[in-house]
Amino acid sequence: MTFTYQYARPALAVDCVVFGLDETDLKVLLIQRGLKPFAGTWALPGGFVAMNETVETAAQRELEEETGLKKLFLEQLYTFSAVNRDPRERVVSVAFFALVNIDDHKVKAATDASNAAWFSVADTPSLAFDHDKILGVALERLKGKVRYQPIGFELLPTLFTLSQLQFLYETILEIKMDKRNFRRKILSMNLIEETDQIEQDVAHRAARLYRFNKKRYNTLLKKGFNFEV
Amino acid sequence: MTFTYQYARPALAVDCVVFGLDETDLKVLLIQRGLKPFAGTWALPGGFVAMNETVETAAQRELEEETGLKKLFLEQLYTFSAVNRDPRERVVSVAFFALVNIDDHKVKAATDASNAAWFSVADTPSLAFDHDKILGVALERLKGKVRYQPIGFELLPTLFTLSQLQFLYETILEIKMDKRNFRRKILSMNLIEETDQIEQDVAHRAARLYRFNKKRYNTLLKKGFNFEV
DNA sequence: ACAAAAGTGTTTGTTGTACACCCATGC
DNA sequence: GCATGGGTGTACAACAAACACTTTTGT
Repeated sequence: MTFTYQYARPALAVDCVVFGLDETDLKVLLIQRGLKPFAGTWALPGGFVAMNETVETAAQRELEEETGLKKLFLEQLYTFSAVNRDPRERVVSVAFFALVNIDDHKVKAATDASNAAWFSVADTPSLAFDHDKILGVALERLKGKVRYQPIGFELLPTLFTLSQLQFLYETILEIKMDKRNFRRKILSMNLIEETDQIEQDVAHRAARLYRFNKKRYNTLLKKGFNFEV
Repeated sequence: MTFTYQYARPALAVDCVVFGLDETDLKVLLIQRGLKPFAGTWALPGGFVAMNETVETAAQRELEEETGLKKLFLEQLYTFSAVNRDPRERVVSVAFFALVNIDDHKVKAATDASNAAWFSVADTPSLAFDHDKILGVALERLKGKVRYQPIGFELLPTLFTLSQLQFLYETILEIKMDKRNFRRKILSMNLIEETDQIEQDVAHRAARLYRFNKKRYNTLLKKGFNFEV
């Protein structure tokens, strides 16, 4: 079966930049291409948009198919439409960026047989198509956004310590922050709430665990509150 | 001539939200549709993307064709892909938002024979397709962005008074600002420079004219400067 | 001389920044 | 008992907010 149109149409695809954070740095999820073009090269997960789905749905579906990731924070990033970005034919791609808690979404390591792996963003291989560029735009967006919207929590487990949260900002923004000032500021927003639990299995004093209060954030938003770290 | 593909493809279009500012309020540029569907209804200027152009190029081309506007500040906004957003067939549209100095770009008034006109954003008619939604997203983006990036100047003539600049922020953000504080803050950034010219033909004391120094802005950016009004 | 908008400083409160030590726990 | 990170307060500087009158110009 084929489809015929009066005017030429670009193919429409989606690509996803999935960020995760581990104990050492910011990671991005890549897949190794099995098919031409760029067979064997690492690339962003993605694929073509079907006729009965939005680009958002397509992005979610592709991510799940290629990496098993489900129900994650996914946001439209930018649409890339350079005429020759795909050597086969004209493909316009809507890029998304996603944040996940890396522990909840372990994929197989780069060294095994699988073709999906987390790479440190500071140390990614050269990617297929214009994916290096897409990754660059995503990183910029993440840096710009994490400071003014409480999206960083998507990278952490439900319960987290204040040190983990500070590490998150220090890693993404590539700056050092003062521990006391950071705590004072973040707690004064009343967006994260103390739990009665503490860290387990650490070789030093266990830190208190906190949780992000999304309900409260929505309430404050309506009153004109501005998140800022 | 026709074009045949192995898989179905959505058509790809662009739509532009063009903002202008006059003495009274924020305006948006609309065109009245001549063809079905929605013949006679007001809509955002836009059209289909050709195979040899990026979506950015297409947006610029369509704007020039439909409204005569050239060389303006144009930025990708969002890609709209709801399955039924166009009643004819599946069309995915990449929306742009643009800022122009309305005096340099007079289009014919809504009342005459022409089919392009400026409407107050506070008082737009119901638009074709999902264009009401696109306009809403564009407004949000404008409000969010104008405060942290010096894009407001695109809405003003090259030479402007501080009162005009203040009026711009007050109008877009829908807030009142203190004249003395506003002046102090904006001048302390060293981004706008005094000229030796003053307003002409006003029935009161003429205000000094200023100009935005883009070069200086780029220099400051590199040093890690943050614009904020 | 009056109407209209331009232009100008000071005070007070709020927020950000810099900085160092004791505490609790596991080994 | 020591190594490791957890947790805490204060002083000073910078910035934001509130506020009213004089000046200039055209009619």
